[in-house]
Amino acid sequence: MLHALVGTLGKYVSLTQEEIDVIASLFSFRTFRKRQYILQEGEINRHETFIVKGVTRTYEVDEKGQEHIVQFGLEDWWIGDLYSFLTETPTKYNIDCIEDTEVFQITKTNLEALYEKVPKMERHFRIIIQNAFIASTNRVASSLVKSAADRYLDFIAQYPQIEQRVPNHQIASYLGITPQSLSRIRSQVNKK
Amino acid sequence: MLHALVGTLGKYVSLTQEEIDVIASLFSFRTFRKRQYILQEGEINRHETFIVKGVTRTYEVDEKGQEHIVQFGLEDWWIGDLYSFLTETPTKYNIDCIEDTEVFQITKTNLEALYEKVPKMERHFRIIIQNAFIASTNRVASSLVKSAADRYLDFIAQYPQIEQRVPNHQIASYLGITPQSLSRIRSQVNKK
DNA sequence: AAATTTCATTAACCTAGGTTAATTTTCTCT
DNA sequence: AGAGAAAATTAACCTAGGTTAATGAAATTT
Repeated sequence: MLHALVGTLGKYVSLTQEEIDVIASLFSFRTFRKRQYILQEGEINRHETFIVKGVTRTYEVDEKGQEHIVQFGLEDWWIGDLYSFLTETPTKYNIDCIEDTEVFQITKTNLEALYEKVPKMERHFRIIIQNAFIASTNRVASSLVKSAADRYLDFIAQYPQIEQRVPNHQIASYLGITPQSLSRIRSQVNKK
Repeated sequence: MLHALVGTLGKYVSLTQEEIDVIASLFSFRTFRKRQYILQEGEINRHETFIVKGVTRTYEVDEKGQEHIVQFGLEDWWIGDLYSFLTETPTKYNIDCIEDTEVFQITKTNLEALYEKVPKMERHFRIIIQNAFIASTNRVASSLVKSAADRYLDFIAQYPQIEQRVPNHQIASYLGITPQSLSRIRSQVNKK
């Protein structure tokens, strides 16, 4: 379990045994059941969460009660509402598990301690966030430029693992369309 | 000029005079005219750019030749295609100036040198990117959840300075709608 | 200041994707 | 294995926003 975390934390910077011990002391391990919430709207997101095993979804509920998936989470990904975590204000997102999920979590205090004790983690997290920002920028650009059908094809090309493990109506939600529209798009794609 | 840069670089971390001198030695100052490109599609983005004065737009051109604005840039903001900058691959974006614009720029080599010589800059840029990522996540969420009219109202509430300085058809492009639709939305908003 | 280009607005018509509803297929739980 | 719930599909109809086109108002350029 721990080696999945350490392997990823050591991806952009190399770590000594002492540093690994510090890391082990500052994170906690948790398991969640399928359907279980990791975070609910209105709570303050007290942990950033690293997925060891499982699949999660982060979604917003609009005034009509409809769910809109903002992000999926898979093995080795970080999830959590960074804004709520950093500002200690209530989140507007919900995060729950699509499969049984195992995670490591770190609090804000412990993350700050980690930056103090292992300064190179500052670099690690800068790079993690940089990559997340680039992915998010690309998603904005593609929502401006591309049709729903193209976004669907891009999605299955980019995240084939997710397509296998997540029901279609949740992929539709991620793409910003209805399940009916996705079904229509899929049947048109299959014709060709 | 330099104090605008240093003021911002010192926003999240405090700086000594030596550190300020290092910063001054690693950045270069440039001016661009209105309409002038800072970056063009196909180039490698060799600099991250800090705006001292002026307004910029970052946009993608689709296969039909239509422009889609991904980001505006204003005083004290960082612009540039981070992906192209970091991976040294050709960018798909164009950046040009909506007004005459003054900037500080830093190359990848010099940014790495800055991280070596002033390690606390690693923290500064982590926070900058963190904020940009949060803004981008919110933009994804609002494009999934909100109507064009609501996105327009959010935009003018959040960036009143941009609304003053940027023509409407470019705001329409940023919102992902046509100038005609924006005009229709604006006339409906004014009725109420 | 005249000419030209760029921008904003309005209107008629069109289309991608939404809505509602019914049917079938696939999960999930006992 | 069988009942009930959740998910996927299809079809008829609807709507937000796109497209095309025309007109006038502002900016720029000469």
